[in-house]
Amino acid sequence: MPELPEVEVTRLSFVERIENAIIQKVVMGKPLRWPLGIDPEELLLKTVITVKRRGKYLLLQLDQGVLLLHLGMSGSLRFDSEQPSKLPPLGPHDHFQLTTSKGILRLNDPRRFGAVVYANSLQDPIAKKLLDKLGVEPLQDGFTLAQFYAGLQKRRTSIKTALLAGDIVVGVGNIYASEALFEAKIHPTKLCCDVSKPRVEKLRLAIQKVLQNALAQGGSTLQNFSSAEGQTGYFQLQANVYARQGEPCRVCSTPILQITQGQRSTFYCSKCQKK
DNA sequence: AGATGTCCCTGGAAGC
DNA sequence: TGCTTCCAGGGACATC
Repeated sequence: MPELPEVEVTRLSFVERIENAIIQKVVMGKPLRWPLGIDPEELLLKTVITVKRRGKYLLLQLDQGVLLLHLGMSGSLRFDSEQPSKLPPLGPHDHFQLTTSKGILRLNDPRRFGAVVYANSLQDPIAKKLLDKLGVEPLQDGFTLAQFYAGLQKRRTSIKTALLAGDIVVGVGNIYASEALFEAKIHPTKLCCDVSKPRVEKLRLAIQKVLQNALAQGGSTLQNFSSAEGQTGYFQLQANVYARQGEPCRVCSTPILQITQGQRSTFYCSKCQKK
């Protein structure tokens, strides 16, 4: 499932190739998460200036307006510079396609948790509603110990749940939340406001390390697709705890445990990770 | 207002 | 083998 590293690698896979492309045709498939029915006419003849990312959203900045894309949990984007005639026909899970002067952008999403939303600008209420509540970017300078600690202090929920919520720090999904907590040796059910400042710092560094590793792996994945058609797939991360319930901890051999927090699975080592 | 629960969707795995 | 059931996940929304 695409978390921040996957989304960023997807962005890198086509941002340079799509810049200055003019939108010539828009095809909509089945409705996605928010059936807002973007008006295809609205996109025609607009130019893609660049592609940015905010949290797990990709933002296609147009010469007028912005297209927000979310990959949900099963979505993938592909930008093909090939001739349209050389592309496979649209499949049942291709829900959105932009034909441009520089290639074709397709969103494939079997489970349809993804989203395509058009906003006149980032000040548009629909864009603000989706983006304004998002927390700080974990791989940028703004992710400081001071603000991270302050954010956690304001809550009374488990540290795992707080990480997932995305309003303190973005981009840490269910996999990397478990992995980062293992890395920082923090028990997932510990109340976030009770984590000491030094341990919050460990967690901050762990989040960055885990995401950077995934990003580096994704980067190499990308390079292997030398034609760079953007089909990145998902990273085969060497998980320390995620989905390893019952298997020995790679550090101490204690069997990894699985619990449920907020209807999500959490994996941890009861010996390595302390309350 | 903050915390928690529910729901959306469908492929794949597990169970019978 | 072929059916049914369950599970995974991000995040909006409802409810406590």
